Order: sequence, then C-alpha cells, then structure tokens
Amino acid sequence: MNSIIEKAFKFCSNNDERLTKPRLEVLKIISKSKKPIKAYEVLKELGKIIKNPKPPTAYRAIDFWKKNNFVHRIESLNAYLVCEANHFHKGSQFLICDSCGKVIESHICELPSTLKETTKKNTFNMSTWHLEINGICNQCN
Amino acid sequence: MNSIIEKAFKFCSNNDERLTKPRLEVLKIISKSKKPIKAYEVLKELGKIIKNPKPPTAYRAIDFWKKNNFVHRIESLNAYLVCEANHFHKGSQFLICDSCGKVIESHICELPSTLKETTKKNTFNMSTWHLEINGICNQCN
DNA sequence: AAATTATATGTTATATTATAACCTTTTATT
DNA sequence: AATAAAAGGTTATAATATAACATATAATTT
Repeated sequence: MNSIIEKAFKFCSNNDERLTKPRLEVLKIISKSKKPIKAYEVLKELGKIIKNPKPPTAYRAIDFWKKNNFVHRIESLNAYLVCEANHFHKGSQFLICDSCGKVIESHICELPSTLKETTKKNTFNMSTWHLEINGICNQCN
Repeated sequence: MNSIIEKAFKFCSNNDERLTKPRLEVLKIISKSKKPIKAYEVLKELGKIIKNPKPPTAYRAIDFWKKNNFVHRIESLNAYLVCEANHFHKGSQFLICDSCGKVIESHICELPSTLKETTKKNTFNMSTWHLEINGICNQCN
C-alpha cells in the first residue's frame, strides 16, 4: 500500500478526522499522478469509482487534504500534488519543469534568512510562503 | 504624469512596440490600483474609457505588459500589479497582507544561494522564480 | 437505544477566470 | 499603392471554482 495513504489513515485516526470515501479516493488519485493533477482531472478519475461525482465533491476533498498538508496546490498550474513531508511546514518550494511538466518539491521548510530579511525590513509578520521555480529538469535538458 | 506610464512610453518607442489605447489604458488602470487588481475589474474600469470592451481586450493588454515586465501576476490571487523595477528580473518576491490585501514587491532580483543549492542538487536548470509570502503587514498588525 | 447535534456529502445552479477562432483595422514594409 | 505583419473587435465557449440548500452519516447526549 502507498505510504501516503497509510499516513492518511493514521492522521485521521489520530486527529478525529473522517477518512470518507471521496477523501480517500481523491488522495489516491492525486498520489498516483506523476505530475500535478487538475481538479477536473481528479473529478474525472473519481467518476470511475463514484457514480457521477460533481465538482464540489472533488474540491472539498482536495481542500481537506490541502488544509491538512497532504496536498499542495501549484498556483501557476491550477494543479495539485501530494506532499511527502511528515510534518506541517509553513513554506514550500517547487521546481516546475516547463518541458515535461513534472514538479519536484524541495523540502527546505525554512525560508532562507536573506528572504526573511526583506520581510523584517517591511516589518511584515509572515505566516506562510510559497516558491515556484520554473526551468528544465535533469531528465529533459 | 505617473512615472510608470512615462517608462512605458519610453519602452515602447525604444523597442518598436505599439502603445495602443487598450494597452495604455490597461496599464494606467493597473498602476492606479492600490492592490493587485483582477482582470475583470480591469475590464470594468476599461469600460469607462472604451466602449463595451470584451475580456480578450483586457487579457491581451495584461499579457503584453506581463511579457514586458511592467506587470506581475499574483498567482494565489488571480490578480495583477505593476512592477516598479527598472529592468527585467527573472524572479520576484511578494509580501501579501492577508488582512488588507495589499501586496509589496521586494526587489531582491537574485534567488538566495540556499535556494539555488536545491536547484543545483536537482540539477535543475532554472529560468524564473516566483515567491509569494503571506502574512500581516505593518499597517495591519 | 433514541434523540440531538455536528460533520460531511449530494445536487443544482452559477460565479469567476481565461482563451479559441475568426474577422476587421491599423501600422509597417515592399 | 500593394502587401504583409501586428493588434484589436467580437462571438462563443472552455476551464476553474464556489454558493446554497437538501440529505446522509457519524458522534454525542439523554
């Protein structure tokens, strides 16, 4: 069994969250995808398992996993991918290959001090951060 | 006259680009906005100047300025703001206030070395980067 | 166990964001 | 002036996301 699904079971039982059918199936679908997957693709896949699901079914499940840090959204792609980290992290960094579409998450977790400086200079009280880096991956170049 | 508009005039004359009415008006609209402005808000404002403009008119002008580095898109907000930098830069950093909605661009231009490290580790050939930091600005906290 | 409450899902409809396609106009080049 | 290139006008529709309300399921209280 996929480890992220195991983690999801544990997470839900530890945190009194319900691992319902739509939630489980949506997480499976996103975790199976080699690339970030779009909400309507999730919905289409979900349709193979659940009878005629509607957009809110997919979006609610995605939101649930996003809120609980199992899924990230790549903003520039309107697409979602699983997070392999074993903990909450308030920042994420993604390497997006413009050639093959694959996205790698770098688990750096802490925003570098040089970037923190600019938030300090602006006396800005940071809560989360999200970095998307575009380029060409090693498979493609 | 607003300096970004002056810059736009210069840029177009130096680069053989046409500063057409929709382009000029759209840039004025975005630059007047205190916060990132949405495409359909731009379109609505544009409607006060040009008779019954359609979405492609706004999107084309936005894309033109985006391509030429006069406008950035805040991905998590689907909204656009002017860039005050005097040069191209392949990376941008934004401080997004979740309370008042204002966005400050930090012109750091170079991605910190610690982040570059992770791209090197992945032998990833970076072209652009985009960092969005959420939190509370100094006006709001 | 039944009643109540809270949480999640099902469903319909619609809002929001963005682009394709095709035709006309304007500008630049021959 | 003729031609080509670039931009805009217009219609239609694609893609992404959520509001609102009814129903079902699970958890808690009585």
